[in-house]
Parts: sequence; C-alpha cells; structure tokens
Amino acid sequence: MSEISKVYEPKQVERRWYDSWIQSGCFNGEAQAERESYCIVIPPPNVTGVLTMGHVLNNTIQDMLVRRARQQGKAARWIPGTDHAGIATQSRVEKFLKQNEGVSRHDLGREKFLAKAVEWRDKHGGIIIEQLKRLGCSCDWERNVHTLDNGYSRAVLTAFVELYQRGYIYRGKRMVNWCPVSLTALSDEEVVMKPQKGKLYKMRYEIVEYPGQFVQISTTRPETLMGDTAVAVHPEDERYQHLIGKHVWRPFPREAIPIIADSHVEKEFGTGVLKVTPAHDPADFEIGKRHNLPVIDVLNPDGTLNKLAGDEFAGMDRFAARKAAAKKLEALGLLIEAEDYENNVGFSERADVPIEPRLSEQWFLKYPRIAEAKAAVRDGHIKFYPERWEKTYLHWLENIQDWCISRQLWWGHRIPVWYRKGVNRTELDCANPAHIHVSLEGPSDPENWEQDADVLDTWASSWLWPLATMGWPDETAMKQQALHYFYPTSALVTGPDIIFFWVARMIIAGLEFYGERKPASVTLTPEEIAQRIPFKDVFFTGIIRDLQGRKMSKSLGNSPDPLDLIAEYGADGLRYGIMSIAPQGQDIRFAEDRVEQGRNFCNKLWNACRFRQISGIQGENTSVSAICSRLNASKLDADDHAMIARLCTLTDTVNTAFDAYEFSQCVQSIYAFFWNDFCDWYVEVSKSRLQDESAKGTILAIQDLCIRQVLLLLHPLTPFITEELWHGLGFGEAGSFIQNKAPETSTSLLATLESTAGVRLDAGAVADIDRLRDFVTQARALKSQYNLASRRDVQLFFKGETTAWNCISTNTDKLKKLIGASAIVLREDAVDGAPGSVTQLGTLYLDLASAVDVVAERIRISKEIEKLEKVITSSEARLKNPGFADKAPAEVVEGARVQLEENKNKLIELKKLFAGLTTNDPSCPSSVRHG
RNA sequence: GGACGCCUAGCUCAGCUGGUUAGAGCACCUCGUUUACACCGAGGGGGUCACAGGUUCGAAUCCUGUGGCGUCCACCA
Repeated sequence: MSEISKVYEPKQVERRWYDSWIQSGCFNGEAQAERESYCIVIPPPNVTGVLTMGHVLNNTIQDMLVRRARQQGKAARWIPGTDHAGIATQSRVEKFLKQNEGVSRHDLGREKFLAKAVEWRDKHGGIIIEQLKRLGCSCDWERNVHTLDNGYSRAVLTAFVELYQRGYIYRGKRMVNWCPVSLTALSDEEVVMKPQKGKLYKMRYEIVEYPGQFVQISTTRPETLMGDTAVAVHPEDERYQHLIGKHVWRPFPREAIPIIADSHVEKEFGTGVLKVTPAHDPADFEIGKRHNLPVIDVLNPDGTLNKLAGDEFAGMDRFAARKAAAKKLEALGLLIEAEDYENNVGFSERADVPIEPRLSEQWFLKYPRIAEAKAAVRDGHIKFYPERWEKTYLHWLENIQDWCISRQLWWGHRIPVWYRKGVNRTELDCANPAHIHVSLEGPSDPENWEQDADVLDTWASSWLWPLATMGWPDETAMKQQALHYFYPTSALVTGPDIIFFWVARMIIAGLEFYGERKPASVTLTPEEIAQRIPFKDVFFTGIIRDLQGRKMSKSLGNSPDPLDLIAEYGADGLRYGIMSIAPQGQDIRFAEDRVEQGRNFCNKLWNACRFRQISGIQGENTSVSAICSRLNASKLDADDHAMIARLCTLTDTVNTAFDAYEFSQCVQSIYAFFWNDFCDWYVEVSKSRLQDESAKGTILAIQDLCIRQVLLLLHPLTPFITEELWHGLGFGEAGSFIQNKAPETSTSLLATLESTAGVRLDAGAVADIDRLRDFVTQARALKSQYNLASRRDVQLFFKGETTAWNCISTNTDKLKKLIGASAIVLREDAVDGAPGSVTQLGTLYLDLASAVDVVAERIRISKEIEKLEKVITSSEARLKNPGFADKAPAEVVEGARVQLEENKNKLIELKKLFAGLTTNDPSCPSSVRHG
C-alpha cells in the first residue's frame, strides 16, 4: 500500500483483485482427496436475465459460504450456470423477431427459429454472469454450465428415458392448465391464483319434461355453456329428487342434457344446481367421467371460441364471448341477474392471463421416491434454514400430483419419443414398440418415425442441476468432475418461492438417480438417502421488497439496479448493506441507507488501516506467531488484555453465527467490535500510549493482531477491500490470497500468545476497561452539559476508593487525552458546589465552580436519583420475593444482589452530590423523594 | 377454508435457550477542522416491545385469544 487515499475508492481495487483472482485460478474447485469438500451449485439464473437485488442477496450469501470454506482449507467449488428458461426466453425471442423481422416462429419453422433463438441467446445471454463477477462472486467460471449444453441435454434426456423405462412417465389425455397466450400446457406450480372481480350470472334452464318449469343455475363463465353436457344436483338434495334423471334444455346450441346426481355439488352454494362443462372445468371433467358424459370443447387453443360454440360465437375471444353469451341469455329471457362477484382465477405465471383448463394429450411424471423425499427432510438428512419451511415442503409431498412435463414450445429439450408414421395418434398404444419408440439415440430407421414435437418443462431439466453440472450420467465425465467427491453438495441457497419448482424436485431426482439403481419396490435405507440427497443444508433467503413492502419487479420500476449501487457504494458496500439487513428467511425491505452504511464501514476500515500504517512500520506481519513475537509482555496493560479478550469473543461469536447461517449477526458483531471497541476506544487510547517508544512495538502488534483477524473474519463478506488491506499491511506473502487463510480460532490465538510471547490473558481486564470507559463517557457528558468544547482541557476531581483511584491513576495519560482534561485530582474532602457524576469507579467532579448552573445541575441529578430509586425499589422487591431466591439460578440471584449493592452506593453518592449543590432558588428541587 | 410468518424508537431492523435500567444504523438536536476517517468524532432526545388475558419469583421473549399486514396451499360453480 504505497500511497493511500483518504477515501476508499473501490473501483480499481475491485477490478484489480478480481482479475488477479481469476488469473491465479484460486476459484477453481478441484477435488483434493486429503481435504474436506465443500460445494455449492448456483441457482441458475435465466440466461437472458439481468442482476436483481434478489440475485445480490442470494449470491452474496453463497459467496460468503464458499469463501469461508476456502479459508478453512476445504476444497471448495461453486458451480455457476444459466437456465435456458423455456417459456420466458422463447417468448422474448418471438417478440424480438416480430418487432425486428416481422416474422413469427411459425413463419420460420422450427429449425430456423431455434437457430435464431440460439443466436439471440448468445448475443443477449450471459450478461448476468459478468454482473455476478462485478459482485465479487468466486464461482469456478470454467465450469459454467448452461442447461442446453450438450452434456447437460444428454442428462435431461437420459433421465426422461430412464423414468419412462422405470414406468414413471406416461402419456395421457387429461385436464391440464393451458396458457392461451404461450399456447402450451403448464404445471400446477406455474399457475398462480388471483382474486378477480367479475360477475356471477344467474340463469335458468327449462326442464324438458316439465315445460314452463326451470332450474336456476349460477355460473361465472357463460361463454362455455355451449359445452354443457349435464346439470348436476347433490344426490341427497330433497329439493331436486324428482328431477334426477330428467333433462333440461341447454339454450344454445339447443339440446336436451340430463340432470344427474353427484356428491361433488354443494347444496348450500347458490341454488344447489351445477351446470357441468366437462371440457372446461377440472371438477366438471371428473363428474363427466363418473357419468360418462360427452366432452364438448368449445375453445380454440388461443382462447377464442370454435365452431362447436355456434357460428355467432366462433372466432370470438373468450372474454368477449362471455358478454355476448350473457346478452343472448338475456334476450332469451333466461338470464335472471348478473351480480358483482369476486372469485379466484388461475393465471399463467409467465403470460399473466387466466389459464384455461383444457383436455389435452401430454406427458406426465408420477414422482418416484416420494416416501424417501419426505424422510430426507423429516429425518434431518437435509436441514432447512429456517426450519419452518420443512412443513411447507412436507405438505406439498403429501398432496403431490403427477407432473405435466411436456410443453408445446420449441425452446428446450425435445422429448425423446418417436411415433410410428401411419399410426393414428388416437389409436396409439404406448405399450407397443411398433407404435412408439423412446430412446436417447432415436430409432434406427428414422424415416419411418416422427419425433414428438414438444419439449420438456424447464424444471424437468433444472431438477438435475446438482447431478448434471458434474457430469452425470456419463461415467467418465463424473469421474473427471469428481461428482462423487463433491456430492451431496454442502448447501443450497435459494428463495422459498421455488421450494416446489426446484428444491423438492432436485431432492427427488437425487434420490432416484444418484448411485446404484434400485427398483421402485425397494425403499431406500437411511444410509442410502444420506448418500443420494443433492445437498445437506438448504438456506432459504427472504424476498427483497421495497419500502412499501412490494415485491421488487421490473414492471413496478421499484428495483434499484445493483450495478448502480456498486458504482456508488462499491461491491463490498453493497454486499455489506444487503447482508446487514438480511435476517434469516424473513422478507427484506430494502433501504438504501444500509448500503451507505456498508460503504461507510469500508471507508472506516480503510482509514483505520491507513492510520495503522502511518503509525509506524510494523515488522514481520505474515503470521500470528510473527506478530506475537513482537510483543513485549511487560508492556501490556489492561487495554491490551481487554482487546485480545474481546477479539476472542468476537471470533467465537462470528463462528457460531456463521455456522448457523445467521449472517446479520456476523455483520453486527464485527461492526461493533471494530468500530466501537477497536477504533473508538483502543486506537484512541493507543494514541497517548504510542508516545512511549518502548511500548510502541507492543501496542502496534496488538493492533495488527486485531486488524488481521478482522480482515480474515470479514473477508467472506467484503472480499475486495479485505484482500487489498491484507496485502497493504503485509499480512500476506506475495502471490498468496487472504481467501486461503483461515481466521485464528480463539484458542489458537491464545495458545500462540502464550507460547510465543508468554502472555496469559488477565481475566479482569475487560471489566476494568468497561469501568474506565464509563468514567470517560461520564466525564465527556459532564463537559458537554456545560458546553465545553471536547478539546478544552478541564480539571477533574475524583472521590472514591483506593482501588478505583489506582485504576484511574495508572491510566491517567489516556484518560486525560480521551476526556480533554488537564488533570484528574484525588480529593478526600467534600467537593461541594461542583457538578458531578457517579461513575462505576467513584464520583467525578468538574472543577468549574464559578460557571456552574446550580439549578440545572440539581434538576439533572434529582432526575437521575429518581430513576435509580425506581430501579432499586424493583430489585429490592425481587430479592425479597421468596420465590426468586428459591427458584432463580444462583448466579442470577447473586448478580441481582451485587447490582443492588452497587446501585445503593451509587444512590448515596448521588445524594451527596445533590446535597453539595446549594442554592437559594425556590424553583429548584429542594429535596429528594425517597422511594 | 387451512398453514406459516410478521407487528420493538420517526424509518429499516437486532434482541436465538425467559434473568441487570430493551439495543444498532439512519433521521433529529447540541458541540467539535485535536498527528486515520466529516463516508468522521463527542454528547443528547426519542420506545406502556400491536392489543387483551394467562403461565412464572420474573415475559419483548412462553401459552391462548383479538386486531392489522404479508406469503403459501385449497376443484364452491
């Protein structure tokens, strides 16, 4: 660190160190047999995505974990990558082509479109990877994986083929969630329910057998009534017993449809009569199946009505048709009323339009290893942080439904299934190899076959992430990439919003695919579960919200651009800021001032180190023992002992918090130690002590121990500045990095101090220093009350016990400098008339007799007395309470007793102080009430 | 309809297994260019810990209920 600026300028430091890290290859995660492995797979962002605050949070946490593992000497690997993100990417490419070339994907055809999509991805994709680097992420970039890479694709298709062969994948004509905009089926997880304001239409259908009589029915979707094939009532509904088996007239197209009885109908809802539209409602579909009803699909895939709806509706959009149908009902005199109504409607998560339940032919996965997936979490093989998400996870598995894995898209992994040409799809027999071919390579006579046009759900590729990023299922690749060394991975860091989409499915995939193949009939043993799970810990982050509590989103424009924040506050400042407000699994309201605090902290750190350097050359700094050997034990005073003791406490706190994923705790405790204990106190105290040349080396060595350890503890959080300062102060040898150095443990630190410098920690030092700090604070407060500039030297008097006076007199120089005092004088006699404070050491007086505002002083002291009396009263009551002494732990009782004594003494001193302040002013409190 | 989370200073949040007089940062007020740092230092004001009961010697902390906010799950048309 040659020329240090007064202000930390992150920009060049960040660039320089990042390049240097990359060049040295220190992010490479190689297997090392003699070391413990540590592995994280990144939740792959969409390949075309840009960095959001959510990514900042998520990836800072992962980076902290990996960097700490690296410091601890583990073989650490963080695998980065991107997701092809089927629907999202395809729709963006389609939009782009429409705007720029005026063509649709159908104009181009599959192959040309995919070529365009790849081109587009290569051009616009991967931005986020560069952004992650700016954040400081220490991923092993040489292992960057994309879900459409050849090897990865092969894994996805292998999984499909395997699951097909094992009987978990089947083709079926079922009700699925259909997105009329994306024109594809969706899984249940991709549908979000939203309350919608609409109308509940009450209408009447005429009874065929009783002309002139009607049943009354309610519906929110009159546009599908053309698909009605029955009307249903509850079997036990007395009101309608006589109608069961009769018919009603469907008004248009006019047709007699049966009145059936089905227990799904709620008697209490509306009139208790339900119109049954098997093609357009999942529940109706089930009723239809039970009663063998015809299925009349009146909708086109894009949500317009078709011919079956009648000529006047054909081609009309579903929402326009809703109004038109209502109008027509009204014209026919069949509409009773349309009342305002709010109900939940399923929306396509991506396209944000209501989905249509639609009967279609799709591929489904019946999940394997459900029981083991539950056990993996329930029995603690996988730990969730915070724990409560286990319940959500287990609940989902309890109610798990088969997964619709086919998508009517082109961008993705094309389903490895071929159909024999000439075999009518409706007559397709999946059990007959002459009809259907499922394999990785395809049929040997491709000219006779036609491949399934669909691709797989994106999540049906990313669920293999921990496996396929490390070579699975290719034996050679797995060996090369040391899958077995790094698997199960150590921790997964993600948001709880994808617990079903991704986390649960990865667990299932791991259990099914990792290791030796086991038949479905064989339940995995706990040992096998432990080997096969994809990760041991899952840390769920919160969701970042704005100050109004809204989710951050592009459309709302309420998300700051992390790169702007990095430019303004530095990557370390941003990381610090986000981590200091990131409680475990709680949503986070993003407040920019926390990032500012992060920047300020970095600046403080920078300047403390700068000052340390200015204070004098250090000597050997490259190891703790080297620093300790610079210590002269005889020169240590209570401050040094207290500082080391605090450093040990900090170390333990940070380690415990880190292991428990309590990151804000880490940040907070380092902040408090560094800023309050080290800078505000120890460095200030050092300033006067450094005048003594014989003690200088020792004091600076203590400072070096503190700074060195703080840099190490801080490094996972703020990698750039700590690396810079580490080298600037000579802690690291040339060519080495801080990220390969472990922080001292408190025990190793103490051991080295003793063995190298013969120092044993004085247990009472922290308490002594606390008393001195209290003394200084009170003295400063006294001066401040009298508007004395802090640098103006005043004379202080002290009255107290000999031990206390010893404590003060051995530290006089420091105290005088910290307080701004010319002298501190012991007084045996009373110091009447001077303003004072009762400190933990004794009573302190300000020698300012002439300038004292006695009235104000008496008011201040009497307030203090009042407050203290309340405290004394309550603690006396507590101690008198027989239950307290009997039941409370001994040390608590003892603590309360000691404290009471101290407070009583303090009260006596305060009263003396008060009595010494005499005045004739009647407005002034003349006595002190006794509690 | 079920489940989970949250409500602590003006704002954003700590306070984890109950135990001194409930903390931090920002904001606010006063003072301060002392050989690191104004992205700073010193001092200060500000809280009946959402509300109501209960358990306990003792509750911000545990239990029950109420209210408000939020999230997830759920086929009442």
